[in-house]
Amino acid sequence: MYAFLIRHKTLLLYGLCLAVLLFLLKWLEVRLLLVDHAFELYIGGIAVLFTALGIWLTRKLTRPRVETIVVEKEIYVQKEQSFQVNEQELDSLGISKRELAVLGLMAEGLSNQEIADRLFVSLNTVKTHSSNLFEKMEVKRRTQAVEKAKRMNIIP
Amino acid sequence: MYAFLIRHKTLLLYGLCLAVLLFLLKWLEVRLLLVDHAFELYIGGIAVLFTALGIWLTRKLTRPRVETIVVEKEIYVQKEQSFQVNEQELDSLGISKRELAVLGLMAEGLSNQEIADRLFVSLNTVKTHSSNLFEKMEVKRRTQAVEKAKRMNIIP
DNA sequence: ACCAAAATCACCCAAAAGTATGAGCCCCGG
DNA sequence: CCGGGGCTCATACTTTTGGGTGATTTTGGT
Repeated sequence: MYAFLIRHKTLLLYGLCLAVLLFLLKWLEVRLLLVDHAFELYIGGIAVLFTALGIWLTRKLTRPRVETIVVEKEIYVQKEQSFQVNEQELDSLGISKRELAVLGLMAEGLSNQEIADRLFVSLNTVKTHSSNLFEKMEVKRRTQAVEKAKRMNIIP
Repeated sequence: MYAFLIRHKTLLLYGLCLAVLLFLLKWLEVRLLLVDHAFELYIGGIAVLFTALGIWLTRKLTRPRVETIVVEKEIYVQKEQSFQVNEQELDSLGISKRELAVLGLMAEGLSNQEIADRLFVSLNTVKTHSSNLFEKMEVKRRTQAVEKAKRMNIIP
């Protein structure tokens, strides 16, 4: 009910104005019929009044055109340096967990003995894993393994 | 004169319409005064007519109101990551041209002999450069040298 | 329970990497 | 001219890496 009133506010206002004007017409109609030459003035006044009313009504009813302008703003961001293991390559090469661990430490520059100490296994174990790793990666030496692994995103 | 007519075209048109309507008023005035209850219809018609005229005139005379809304759209652009040698570190370590060349090939996974072949020098020469390089970089083995060099942006 | 894969370990041996020492040549600056 | 730095090369030796072979244990799936 209230929303209806708000929504059609202008129309109601027009209706009210019209009612008032019509009342004036009625009232002036009776009085001016008794006076000579007043008729033309009466009619002229009506014409002007209702023209003004039409103008006013139009201004109220018409909506402003909305024009949206999109401005693109480029923001430069630093490339995120976060490493993500290429699981696909890992799987396809068939590298085991332990082999990958050895590879990672190799890339850090540790010697075989240092890797063994780090992983709590013997030097022989590290050599075995290395050997198996090189075979799977089809490389001949650790520097090749590391270079290839980085290229393939297996290690960071 | 012609420009004046163009410019005030709408106004002139309104004036013409007004003249026509007033003539109609005059003419209808004579005829409708002789008929009972026709007076109200006459006046009502005038009201409606001039309201319409006002509306029409407004549409012609006034510019349409335009509301401009500016929307900023953010676009994220990644920065190009191209390798650049860290000359400062290079200088401070005192690594020679040849030593750097050996380091680069080392990082590519080449053996000493392969590096020698690539640079057209003997295996002994490569060993000498390596030895000097490790001393300057304070590392014990090639994997360490490569890891450190990449970290320091000496090699890509 | 059985089986295959992964992990661990040992031993032997060759190849590669790394160290130490020494030398010659060239270029450049004092 | 001399000295220092860089480049090249050799030799001898040591250490580390990597390949081969074999074995045992552990783990996970059927």
